[in-house]
Amino acid sequence: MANSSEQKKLIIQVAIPIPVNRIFDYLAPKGTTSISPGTRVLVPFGNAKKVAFAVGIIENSNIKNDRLKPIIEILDEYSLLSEQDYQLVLWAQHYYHHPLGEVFSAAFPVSLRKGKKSVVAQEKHYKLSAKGKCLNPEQLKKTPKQKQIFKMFQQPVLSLTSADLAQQHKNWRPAIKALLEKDLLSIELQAKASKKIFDKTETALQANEQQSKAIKQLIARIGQFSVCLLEGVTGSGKTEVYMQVIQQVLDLDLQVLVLLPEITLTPQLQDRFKRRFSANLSISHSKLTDNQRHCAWLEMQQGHSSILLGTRSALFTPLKKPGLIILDEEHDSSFKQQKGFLYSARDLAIVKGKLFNIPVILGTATPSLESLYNAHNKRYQLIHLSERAGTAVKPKLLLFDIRNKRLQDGLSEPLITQIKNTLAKNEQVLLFLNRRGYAPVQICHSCAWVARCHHCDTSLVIHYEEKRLRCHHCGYQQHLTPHCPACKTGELKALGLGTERVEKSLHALFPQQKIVRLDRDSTQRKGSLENHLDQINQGKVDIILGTQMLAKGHHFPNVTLVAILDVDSGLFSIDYHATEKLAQLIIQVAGRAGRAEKPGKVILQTRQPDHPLLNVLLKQGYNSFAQTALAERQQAMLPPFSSQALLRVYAGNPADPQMLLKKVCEIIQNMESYNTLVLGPVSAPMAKREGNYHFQLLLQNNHRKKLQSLLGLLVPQLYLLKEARKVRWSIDVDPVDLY
DNA sequence: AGCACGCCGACT
DNA sequence: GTCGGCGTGCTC
Repeated sequence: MANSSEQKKLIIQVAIPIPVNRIFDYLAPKGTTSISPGTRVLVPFGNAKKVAFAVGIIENSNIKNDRLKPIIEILDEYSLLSEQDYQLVLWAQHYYHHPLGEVFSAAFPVSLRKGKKSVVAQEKHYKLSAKGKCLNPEQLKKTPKQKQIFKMFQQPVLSLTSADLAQQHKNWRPAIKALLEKDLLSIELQAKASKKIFDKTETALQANEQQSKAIKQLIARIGQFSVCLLEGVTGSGKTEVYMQVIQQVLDLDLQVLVLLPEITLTPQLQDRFKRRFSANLSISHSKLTDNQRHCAWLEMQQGHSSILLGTRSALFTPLKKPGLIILDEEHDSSFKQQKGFLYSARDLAIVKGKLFNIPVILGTATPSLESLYNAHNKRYQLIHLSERAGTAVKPKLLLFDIRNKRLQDGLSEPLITQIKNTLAKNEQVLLFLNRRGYAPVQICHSCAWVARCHHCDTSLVIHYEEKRLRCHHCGYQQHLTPHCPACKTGELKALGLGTERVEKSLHALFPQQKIVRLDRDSTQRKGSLENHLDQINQGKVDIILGTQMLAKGHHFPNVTLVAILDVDSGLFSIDYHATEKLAQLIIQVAGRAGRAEKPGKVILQTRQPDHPLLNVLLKQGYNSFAQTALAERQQAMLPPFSSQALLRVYAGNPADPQMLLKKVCEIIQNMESYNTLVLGPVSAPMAKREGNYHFQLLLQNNHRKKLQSLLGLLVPQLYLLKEARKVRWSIDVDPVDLY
């Protein structure tokens, strides 16, 4: 224990948001005796100032005294993160092997990363009662219980090296746990919750029998950690189930975190929540301003708001009174961050639930194979909602064999007939093609020259509307030329199919009908997508054509025919996730049809009508498909039966990534590898991208912990390799796509 | 990630 | 002769 009269100089260890796997020591300001973990501090770093995060306090540093710089300012009176929030950050750093400072960064909104003070800004953009509008420093004070917890952190920890950090946090944990157990929170919650169920079943429920059963089961879990996989077919009223459970949690004066994939965060859902709950609602997603996200974060952290509706990054938002986490559309791959700190918000939501001892609900119509596997292993409880609410009926799925069939720009005769019939009934048609532009390839009819991107291993896509050739990977574009640049005489032809081409063809086939194309190109202008969606829902549109941006979240009540023009691309991929994603897409898309009491039809055009997975999906449904796919994964010992990590490397010179990966292979061979399979090095499926050459090494182990042990030894070494200095590299734990 | 230091090509 | 190219290495 430090003697305060000694005036011993203390050193604060901080994590700085830079891609370096190290912790830096700084002199604590005079009079500092303690600091709570996660506290933001402003430090001089090189010749810049950086906002860093305190992770420890020690008496002696390994760094020579004259090289230690003093902290400029301690930005937070107390850490804005609770002990559990802090544990979540540490857990994520440890599991994803990403630099700690950058993991901290992900946990804070941009404003706070930049050093802004933690006061809710005046400007408000959504409903909030007067009490939460503006805070003075008095209101920042903590509750007595929180003070007690923070006091505990604030004991200075002596002779702590960065390597000892994890141990330090382990030591805190039992103390925190004991404190939490001392109050009878859980028991109280249980009692209140069961009383509520009783009250609710007395009162008339709109919910059907299945929904009420699910609601009861979920409410019974309030107050302790558990994971429920709520498998509800589209239209089964999942949202109603969520809302009733949320209401119970709010009645207990606890907060709810609702995570959604980016695309589902439509104003409609916000409105539904706002209308339903009198409690304050905060919203956080990437289309909001930094200040809006800053407010949302602090409203939850300070307990002025009770519900947070947000996307992936909202996962880290501290909750003052955590009660429940709901993650909707859990199968959606947008919960996995694809650049920088590669975390899965779905997996971290479960860790968060465990740390806070609160229930987690994973909802979806098409569970991911991992979640289904966990449900089978009884790690998650499976709750089924198989009935469609109301009188809506299930859509029919049909395969159209297009082998040797004449296609008019991707449309087979039988499909055109179906479209005509649907339009004749005054109902809407929805067509999917997951490729924008007019055609993916421009080829010379006489010399077979193909327009290729100079920076990427891909052909340029024809965009006739813009009179341009464009690369969809690096953004390179050039004007269309009338003649072949290679032979100077040849006529240039469009090869393959894009949405622009299909749209043109549809206009020719159905000149009287209103056709709307929705893809990234046609919805560039702000609000354009919303405009189109409004038009569709007002019945002003007959045929909707789009990429898979339409597959999620949008409800088209008058659509009774859905067609996926080309399902085959999903069946040929070398990535084993592709069939799972395709099956989910098909079922999700089917959910767009047949609402509002009109039977829907889903047509899949394929050249592989005998594909076993496709047939199981169509004849026996998603669950049978998932069982079959899981059996295949087990045979091959692929995830979720094993664990993977992908080391991606790229550089302008292809020799550099190859050299690094060769070195990494050597290192693994010479260390305890715990029987880890090393697959590669191989060039990435598209080796050249934006002028860089991509290579990768896949590591696989049947035991997650063993793979983690290997990574724990390997990743720190990667930072030190001279071969790593010439390249960009990243480690992707549980990769969702192998590109 | 920034940013400075450091040795080799075309220019006021 | 110098301005500046980005290779290399460091930041407490």
